[in-house]
Amino acid sequence: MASPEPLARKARGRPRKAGAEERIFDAALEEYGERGWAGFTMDAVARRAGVGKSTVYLRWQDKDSLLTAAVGARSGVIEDVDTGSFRGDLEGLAGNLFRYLLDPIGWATLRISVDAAGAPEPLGRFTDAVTELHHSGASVIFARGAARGDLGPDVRKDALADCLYGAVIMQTLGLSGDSRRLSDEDIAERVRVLVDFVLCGAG
Amino acid sequence: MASPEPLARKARGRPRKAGAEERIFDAALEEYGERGWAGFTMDAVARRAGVGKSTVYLRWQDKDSLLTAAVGARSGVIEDVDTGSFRGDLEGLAGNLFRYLLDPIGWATLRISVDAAGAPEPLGRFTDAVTELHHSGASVIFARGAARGDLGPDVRKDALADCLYGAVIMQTLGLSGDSRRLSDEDIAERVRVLVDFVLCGAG
Amino acid sequence: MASPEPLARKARGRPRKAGAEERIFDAALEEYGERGWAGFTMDAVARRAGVGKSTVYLRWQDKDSLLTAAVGARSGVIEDVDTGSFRGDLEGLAGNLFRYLLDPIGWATLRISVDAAGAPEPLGRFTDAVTELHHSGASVIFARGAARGDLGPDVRKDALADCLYGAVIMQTLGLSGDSRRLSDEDIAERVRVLVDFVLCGAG
Amino acid sequence: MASPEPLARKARGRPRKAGAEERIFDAALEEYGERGWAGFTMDAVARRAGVGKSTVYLRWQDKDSLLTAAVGARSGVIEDVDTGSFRGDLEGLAGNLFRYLLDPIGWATLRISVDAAGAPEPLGRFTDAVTELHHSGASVIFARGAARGDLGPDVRKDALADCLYGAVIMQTLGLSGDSRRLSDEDIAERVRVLVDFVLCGAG
DNA sequence: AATTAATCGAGACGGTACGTCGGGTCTTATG
DNA sequence: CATAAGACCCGACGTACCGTCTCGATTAATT
Repeated sequence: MASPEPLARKARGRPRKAGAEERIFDAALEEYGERGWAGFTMDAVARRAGVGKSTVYLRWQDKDSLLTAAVGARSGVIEDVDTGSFRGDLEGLAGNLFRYLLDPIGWATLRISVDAAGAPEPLGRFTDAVTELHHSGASVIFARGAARGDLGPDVRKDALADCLYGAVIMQTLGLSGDSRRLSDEDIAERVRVLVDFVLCGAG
Repeated sequence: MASPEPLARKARGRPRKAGAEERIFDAALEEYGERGWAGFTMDAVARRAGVGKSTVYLRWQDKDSLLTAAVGARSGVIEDVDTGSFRGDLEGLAGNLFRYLLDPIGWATLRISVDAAGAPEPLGRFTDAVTELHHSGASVIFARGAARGDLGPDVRKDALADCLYGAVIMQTLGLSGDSRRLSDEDIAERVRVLVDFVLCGAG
Repeated sequence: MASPEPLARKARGRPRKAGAEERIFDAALEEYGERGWAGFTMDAVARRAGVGKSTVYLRWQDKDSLLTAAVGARSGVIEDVDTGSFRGDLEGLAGNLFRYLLDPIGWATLRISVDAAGAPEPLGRFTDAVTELHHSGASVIFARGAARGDLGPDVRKDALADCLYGAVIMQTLGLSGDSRRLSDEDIAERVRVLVDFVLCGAG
Repeated sequence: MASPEPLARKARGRPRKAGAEERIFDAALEEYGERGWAGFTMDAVARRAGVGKSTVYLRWQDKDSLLTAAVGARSGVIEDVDTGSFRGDLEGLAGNLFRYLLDPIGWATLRISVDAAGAPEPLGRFTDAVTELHHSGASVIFARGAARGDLGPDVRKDALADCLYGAVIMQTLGLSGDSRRLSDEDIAERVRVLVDFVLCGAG
């Protein structure tokens, strides 16, 4: 999500082990995927990463921080595709968002955002980061659409983005367990209906 | 959400303490509100409710169940209002949803749904219950709209509901900490834009 | 060493498990005997006693306290025997002290006393308890000796006790590992020489 | 205790830092004095000595070795004084032993011996070293006494030494905390009684 | 002068134990 | 019977220390 790696290295002691960060992230996300938050254990993460617990705690202060960082580091971007038409672009984006949210890591990102938004003190700037993540995909498409003339100047872009993203969230929220394994055709169908709707409205 | 209290109580022994259920719910939600999920403990709930742990476990089998029940019992319903027009009804509903999600308990409902949807084994039937909760409000409005003739027969009602609810979620997701204190005017303005959009679309 | 068990039991909750204290002491002393202080682990003690760690920590605040208590509870008394003569009594007492100190638990008592005497803040009243333990055996013998007329009135009893006990400590201090397995004859011989000396002196 | 410094140093690399050994010993004994064995930490010793941990581990293989070496290096010798009479020599020796054991470092020597004697595998040859230390002082006095004719040929020298040393240990064992600050007069008085006793016995 | 080799400080490493805390169960005495 | 109190077993938490290791920087003796 961001490059935490600073520039210069002046460190005096033994340098931090090279691949540790990556291996710990992998281990954390595997554990999280297999056991969920309740069964997510620092000991297990350290063991699976082949690393001492102190190595983990040297980098992240607690369980929350580690999972947040892991999810932040690994959660993909919702990529936009240039299909040549505004409608096509929207369908592509919504489809990618669907796939993103049906993946445990992507869903975890949402879960953490929801936690963060409700928490007394903001959990890092996680919410902002996720918001940014969501809007960056859409804005590219809007720019392209405007350039092509597919998109009227008075369209409420924010509303469109909120509706499209939100509707996908609503639909994935209604799926749990095995029903979350949607085929590409299912996704395409759902996306088509949604994009239809946001383009035409209920009028 | 549902009537948890069973039917008759012919019990032979000491009757269940009168206000216990309520006091435990209150305690649970206060604890949850103050400390979040991570700091939410059964011990603290029992202590705050002035109740033994066994009394709690006699009624709910575990932490999840208690929190789910508490949230279910206390989370208001997203009420619909009959304003006389379909557009007015939608604005009323969306406004209520806004207020619901900006309240800690309402937000907790969402948080739990998100957890439940992603969990390996479904967390009770919480997901279904929430889905039901969301759709019941909308369906009343649709029925009224259809009766009034405000609503064409070929409108994708599900898409409309998903977009409207989803967009509200997206917007509240972008608010954290103090920015979650929205005035009624703010809400009304956001709602107006949203309803405008879902009624007309981007076409 | 002392009866820690209070008088009445008014306790309201679940009563403390019956044999736990005993089993924990046994486990602690076995672990201590097998692995020494360095290898003495609370986890291992709890496991060996078939008890949760919290059960241990509910009773003793830390490792030191547990070992101290265990040693205090189990370390036998240096018994005195009535042989009919003052010399015989002294030999019996010194022999028992020898056996006591050659036993791992008895030696641990000494080890802890030494720690306690040197510690910044006194380790409980362990030092006093041990002092008391040592003097009680001797005083009985002195009383008996005086009654029999074996013991002149101007004898420095404290000096005698210190010399006898101290000499036995010095001798066991010089033994380590396998050489600590002394036969009864060895002990008797050493004791005879010692008692001879304290009765006659170097004059 | 012994000269740890080897003979010639032709070493090719960077020579060992000059005062390091001394500063580490000081730091070790201060830490040990302040916190006792339980709170005695290699990290703290290194920090206090202003030295890297590797510098410590380059010289001693582990915590035991360091403390043993430090105590061995710093613990004074129980010096004997030639007072002209056997009795006077004994009193001088016992007084010095008293002072030695009331000093934290001297007492640590005893503590380590006690640990060593009870340990499964002997802690270095510490026990032997201490035994040697104790007997060397006495043997000089005995030799002098024999030369002067103060000392009969049939006296059990070992018993005498064991009693004298042992009695002093017993007395210091009974003192903890502030009561360990004995004035020279107190010591002289105690010593007089003890020497009286070992010279005349209880007969 | 360049090379070599030992040591230094700092501090991260994999482990392991600490003492704490919470979950969910169980056992008592008291309603 | 239900309750409150609270001890039970279990296992994870986050911390601290052990003894090892890997750095870059010194510091001589040897080339």
